[in-house]
Order: sequence, then C-alpha cells, then structure tokens
Amino acid sequence: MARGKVQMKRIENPVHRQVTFCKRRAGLLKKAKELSVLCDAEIGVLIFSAHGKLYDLATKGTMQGLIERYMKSTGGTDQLPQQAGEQQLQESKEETCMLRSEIEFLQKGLRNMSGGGFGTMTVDELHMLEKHLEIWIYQIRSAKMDIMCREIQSLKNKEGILNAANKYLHDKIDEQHGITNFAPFAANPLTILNEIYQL
Amino acid sequence: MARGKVQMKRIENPVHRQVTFCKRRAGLLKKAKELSVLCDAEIGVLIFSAHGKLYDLATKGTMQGLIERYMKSTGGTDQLPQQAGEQQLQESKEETCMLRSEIEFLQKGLRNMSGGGFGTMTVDELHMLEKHLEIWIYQIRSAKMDIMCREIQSLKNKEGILNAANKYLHDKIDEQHGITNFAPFAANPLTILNEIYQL
DNA sequence: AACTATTTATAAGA
DNA sequence: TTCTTATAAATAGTT
Repeated sequence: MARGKVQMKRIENPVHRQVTFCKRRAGLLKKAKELSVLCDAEIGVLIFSAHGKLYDLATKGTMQGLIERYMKSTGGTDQLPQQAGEQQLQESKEETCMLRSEIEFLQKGLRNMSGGGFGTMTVDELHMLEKHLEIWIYQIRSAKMDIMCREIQSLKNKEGILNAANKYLHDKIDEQHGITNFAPFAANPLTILNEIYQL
Repeated sequence: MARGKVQMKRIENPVHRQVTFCKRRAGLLKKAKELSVLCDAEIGVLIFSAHGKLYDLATKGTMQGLIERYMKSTGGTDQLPQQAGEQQLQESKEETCMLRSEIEFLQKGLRNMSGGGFGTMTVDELHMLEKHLEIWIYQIRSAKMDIMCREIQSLKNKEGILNAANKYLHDKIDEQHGITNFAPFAANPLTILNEIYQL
C-alpha cells in the first residue's frame, strides 16, 4: 500500500512474503483490538502461517470462551450433557477448561510484560488483564463458598440424624430401665453428650 | 483516521459507534482476506457485536476446521471419548489441582515482576494490577471464610461426639440385653442410623 | 450512502 | 529484524 500497488495474489518471493506476513499480521491484530475497543465488540482472530504456526488474539476473554460462544451462536452440537452421573465429570471438565484458559491468559500477560516492558502492552490490554483477574477472583470465591455451604448442609443433616438416633436409643433404654429397674440414667441426650465428651 | 484522530476508547455516541462498527468490521475482514491470500495463511475471524450478533470469516476452509486446528495446536482437551467415568473424573480432578497450582505460580510470577527488576514498568496500571491481587488475597482470607471453616470444624466435632454417644448408648443396651434377653437389637450404629433415617 | 481531508498502514529500500 | 519514507488504503466527520 505504499511505494507501489500490490497485486492481490500470493507473494512468490519468500522473503517478501515473510516480511509482509509479519507486518500485515501485526496490522490485522491491531485493527481487531481497535474495533473491539471502539465498538465494544468481542473479537477473536486465528492465524495459521503457511508453515502452520499459530498466532491468535481474543479480546474480552479467552479464545475458548469465544469458540464456545460461536458454537452456541451457530447452533453448535458439542455440548450434550449425558446424565446425572456424568454431570460431576462435566463440571470438573469445565473447571479444567476454565483454568486452562486462565493459565493461557496469564502466560500471555507474563510474556507481554517480560518481552519489552509495558511498551508492548497497551493500556487496554492491561485493563483487560485486570478485569480478567477480577472475574477469576469472583469465580474462585464462589466455588469455594459453594463447596463449603454444601459441606455445612451435609454435616447439619448428619447431626440431625445422629440426634434422632440418640433419642431413639435413649428411649429404648428408658423402656428397658422401667422393666429392669437399673440405676437412674441421664435424663436427656445433652447430658449423655457431656458424659461422653469428658471421657 | 481521517478528519481527526480517534481516541482508543469506546465510542459513546451509539450512532457513531454503529457506523464505525460497520466500516471497521468490513475493513478488518478485508485485511484478513488479503493477508490470507498474499501470505498463504489460514485465517479465521470471529466478531460478536455488542448486541451479540455474530460476523465471521474463515479463509481456506470452514470455521469448524479452523477451530479444530486451533484445538490441536493448543493441546485442546475437548474430544475425550466418554468412557470409564470414575477414572476420568479422578484424572480431571487431579488436573484441576495441578492447574490451580500453576495459576498460583503464574500469579506469583506476575507479582514478582512487578516487585523489581523491570525498570521499564513504571506505569500506574501495574499498581492497579498489584492492588487487585492484594485484594484477592484479602478476600480469600476474609472473615466469612474463617467463620465457615469454624462452623465446619464445630459440626465435625459434634458429629464425633454424637457418634460416641451413640456407641455408648448402644453398648448400654447390649449390656441390658444380655441380662433381660430382649429381642435382638441392631448390631452397629450405622444400622441404627439407617433405621432412624427411614422413619 | 457518498464524499474528502486526514490519519494509518505498509511496500520497498537501507 | 528494524527504520525510514513515499504512497496506497482506511476511515472520521460531514453532507
């Protein structure tokens, strides 16, 4: 686009082609980022060089997320949850996938920072990284909360059952006590608990 | 890029934003096609507008094919044949754990880099990043978590005590049973629990 | 949508 | 690769 128009066909000279690939690839990714920022769009770009090397960009999230959104948007057929038993596996897989994406993202962040200081990372990218960490934090906290809540509920249930068992056994003993007239027994479960607890 | 420089931030005026989206979207897709042709690359572009509408482009094949290639290229884990559920779950859990550790490590890396040795990183964004990590750490160790942990511990203790009480009462009954020769009684606490639970 | 005045991107050269 | 620079393209604001 300068110093001569370019023909829209494969550049035959390998050196020229490689140089142009570098330059235009950078240009394309820049344009994608700009469009995303200016117009609040979520954009993903995948570039495989002729030699098979991958260059990619995902604005507002991860490529994984973007691909999933694409699948949904085009009536994807990838996400058929099997059955109740498989649900846990599904969840675990999803978490793994999410974590994988997080790692990818953080690695990119590290690379950018170590590469050439912040010159290579735009303010917007930093902002995105920041946002991403926020989301990540929220998700981890939610997950932990969820697990702990479930554990608490489960333990409370157990407590109820054990208390019932206790009462049941105690009644049995009272019953037998009335017949055999043994020594007086603790009047309520709590007393029994204290008795046991101090052993 | 004409008649005035543009700020790299979201265009607030909805009309301007929509117009720019149209123009730049077309430009981006054109650039992608050109790069693909000139340099013999396989390129995919996914654009979701702010309203969620999808615009996409795949050169040299389908988006599906491109996504599959991307998955392979990044060591994707989407294509596990549904078998041996338990084992897979276990593996998945282990992987989750491993990935968690890696994230922690990467996070440390980010923090260390911000600590020192990178004189070029003097921008405010870094401080913000750090701040967020500190906030995260604080939140993870928040009072809510502590309270929940304590509650769990307390409930676990209660469970132990109740179990002991149960056993104690059961022994008492066994003892009396030996003397009065009543009807046979449940052999272990678990059986009793089941008995009660089903009432 | 069309029209430009400008800004960007970039091909070629170094 | 990277820089420079002349020029082609893209596009912001306007009509």
